[in-house]
Amino acid sequence: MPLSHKQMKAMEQKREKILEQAILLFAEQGYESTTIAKVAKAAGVSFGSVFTYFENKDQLFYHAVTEPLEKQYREAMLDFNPNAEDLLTEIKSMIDKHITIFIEMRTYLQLVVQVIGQHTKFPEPFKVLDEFSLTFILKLQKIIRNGQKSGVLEESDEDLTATAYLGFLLGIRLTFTDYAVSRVREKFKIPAFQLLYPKR
Amino acid sequence: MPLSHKQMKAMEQKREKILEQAILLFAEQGYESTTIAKVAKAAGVSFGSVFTYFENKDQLFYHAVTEPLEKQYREAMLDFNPNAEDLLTEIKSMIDKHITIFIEMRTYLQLVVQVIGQHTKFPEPFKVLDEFSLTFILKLQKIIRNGQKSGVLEESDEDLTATAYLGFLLGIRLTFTDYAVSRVREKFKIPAFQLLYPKR
Amino acid sequence: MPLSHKQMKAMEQKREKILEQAILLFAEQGYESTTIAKVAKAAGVSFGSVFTYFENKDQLFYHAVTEPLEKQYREAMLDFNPNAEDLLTEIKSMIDKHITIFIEMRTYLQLVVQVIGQHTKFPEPFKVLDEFSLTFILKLQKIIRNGQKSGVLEESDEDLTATAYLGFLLGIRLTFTDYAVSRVREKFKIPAFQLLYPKR
Amino acid sequence: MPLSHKQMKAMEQKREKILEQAILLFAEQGYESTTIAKVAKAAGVSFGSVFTYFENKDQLFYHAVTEPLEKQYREAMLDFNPNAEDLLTEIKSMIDKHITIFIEMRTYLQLVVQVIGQHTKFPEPFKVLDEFSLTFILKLQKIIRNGQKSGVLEESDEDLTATAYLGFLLGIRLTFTDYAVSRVREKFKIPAFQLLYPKR
DNA sequence: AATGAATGAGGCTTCATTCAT
DNA sequence: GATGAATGAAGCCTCATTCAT
Repeated sequence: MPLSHKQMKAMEQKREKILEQAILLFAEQGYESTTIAKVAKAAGVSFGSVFTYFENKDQLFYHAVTEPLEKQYREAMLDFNPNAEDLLTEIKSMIDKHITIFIEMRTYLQLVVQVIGQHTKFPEPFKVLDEFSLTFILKLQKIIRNGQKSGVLEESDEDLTATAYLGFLLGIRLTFTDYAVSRVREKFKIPAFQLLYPKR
Repeated sequence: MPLSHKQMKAMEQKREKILEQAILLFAEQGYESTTIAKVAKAAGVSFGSVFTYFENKDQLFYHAVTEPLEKQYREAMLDFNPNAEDLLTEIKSMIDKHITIFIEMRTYLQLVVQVIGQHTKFPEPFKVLDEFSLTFILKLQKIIRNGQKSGVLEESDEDLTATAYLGFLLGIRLTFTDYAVSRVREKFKIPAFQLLYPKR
Repeated sequence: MPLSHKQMKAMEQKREKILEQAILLFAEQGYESTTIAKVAKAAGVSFGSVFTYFENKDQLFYHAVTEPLEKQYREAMLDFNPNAEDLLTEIKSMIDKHITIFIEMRTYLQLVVQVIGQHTKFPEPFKVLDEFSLTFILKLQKIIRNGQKSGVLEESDEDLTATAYLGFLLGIRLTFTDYAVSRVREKFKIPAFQLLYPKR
Repeated sequence: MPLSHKQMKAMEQKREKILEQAILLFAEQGYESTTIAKVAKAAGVSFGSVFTYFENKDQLFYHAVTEPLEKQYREAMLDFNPNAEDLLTEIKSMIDKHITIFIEMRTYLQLVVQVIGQHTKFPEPFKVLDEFSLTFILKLQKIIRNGQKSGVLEESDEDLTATAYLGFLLGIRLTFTDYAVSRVREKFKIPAFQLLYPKR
């Protein structure tokens, strides 16, 4: 007898709840200090249930890293058009989005930083992040090049500039405590823009 | 019987060896995955000796985070003069140093990133890093302000600019794998300089 | 509503399939390493169904041990006539049957060996085997005694001889790997016969 | 500082105590049902200490199976001379020893039976037992052949006869409960001898 | 000071059994 | 009757810390 629609829905929600709490705990306490028991408790789920939805702790971590990227951030981060008519507006709008996303991603970014910082320990999740970063940078390069051609940006090495831009986005997460970040969120658009060598 | 000078020296070296390997392992494998046994083995020292020189694992980590800062990086990072005559040259030289230091700090930075990323887990080491970051940014602000006054830099919010500059330094560590970083080390001076709004 | 004949049949077959795979797995992997999930999968049956047909794992094991005995081996092992006219032929035919059965019982014997070897762990199944062994030995004693009386066998302690004969049957299962056993199956009739002290 | 002789001795004894209890428990309760905690308790040792002396449960089992063989049984089982002057006496003395050993080995044999019965689960220990069995059978064949040449034994296939003899030794362990075995120990020499086809 | 054995708490994982659908 | 999700007890193993030598 297959599961009813209702049951499927309930399971989906349970899985979501577990993953959500796992992301939170992994981000705040790190991989090792986050125990399955803590995740289960935080998600209001029995200990064994975590293993119903995720093969083991490694897999839980993997999904905690990759699912938010695939379900939310990938699309949002790549939501800009390198061939837009009005490139200046497009670039400014892009920066606006990126800063907003990175501010919102606070918790998730702590996870990302762990994976990148210790990529030998987390090869599988790292691979996914690394591939996304390549995709992101390539698209960034395109809009930068087009911006330069259309006279909106000064000349610069587009590979370097794109990389610097991404590095900056990741880096600001590490300079401030949570409170401060939100206080200055608006302001960070300015240096981000500056990094792209705008024409004055 | 007091220890001879020779003995003191030998102990000093033993402690140094342990700390060195601890930094390496903490950086690469993280706090939890680094066991005392691994550190002892890597340092070529007996298991029990680690506890002779460091009270416990927490303390070992604390010293792994703080001693390199105090003994090497603090001075080097702050080695620039906000009141120099030729501010353009001073700023360029400062950027040169900072980039060089950050490239060399590779391993240590992985430690820093861990502490900042999970500062609730590591409150003591974080406090030290946070205080240094404040000191650093304050001195940065000063040179930026003076640069602006002397017409070397365009006008900008110096707090924001200094923070962006530090964020950028931290961030580039996260964008590249080790190989790539050293390949492009020279280039990163350019966007770092750009972040300070140089006058053209 | 009573179940139709067809349904009854289907259930009977399902039970049979489960038991069959359980015997195989218990024999090869032992009691603890055989999980209900493995049995269900091997039998092509849902996890829960195993519990529909067998109260719990203990019961499943019990039936795995006892049903083959009752349904196949008991009758075959006891299929000889201590009062036959031609006792020499009867004994030789009996040995032939026993060797053949023990070769065929390969898998099942692994189960038996487990139960006997750790009878404190499996008291219920052991009891059944023990009782059968008594029955078997008593009937063996009878044919041996009659063989001696009719001058076909030399004199010997019939209790000891019967026990030695059974021990031999069980033991040869343990001396050879599976391949070798089948290779020499014919030959084992000879020492088995010798154990009964044939008159020359 | 190396360990003192006294300490070494104490450790040796501790290891022995653990192994001794492990053999007992593995034999009686089987591999899975024997927990490290039980072994530790039975040996009067802390849980963690078991892991000081044995890498893991698998290794503990391996040593439980192989060490008694190497330290006691191998030599005793092979202690007969195929080239003795008086072969009849040598063979009878050999049988006497073998039966005595097998009676004494009671507990250990339960272990052996487990390993042979489920050799796919215990490949490493099985290999050791299998190799010993080959050595044993080869030496047995030699004494049987010499017995036949010197007219002490009737002609027979010496490979088959040697195998049957070993099978018998293993098998009698499975026919009786512990009490009964010791009661009839003397008697079992008779069928064992009979299996070698003595000349009358 | 140096060594490494002893300890046991705590984490991951497995799995028999229950039970709602 | 059939299914498989839910549960938590129990096992193996790791490892920080203690301490005797």
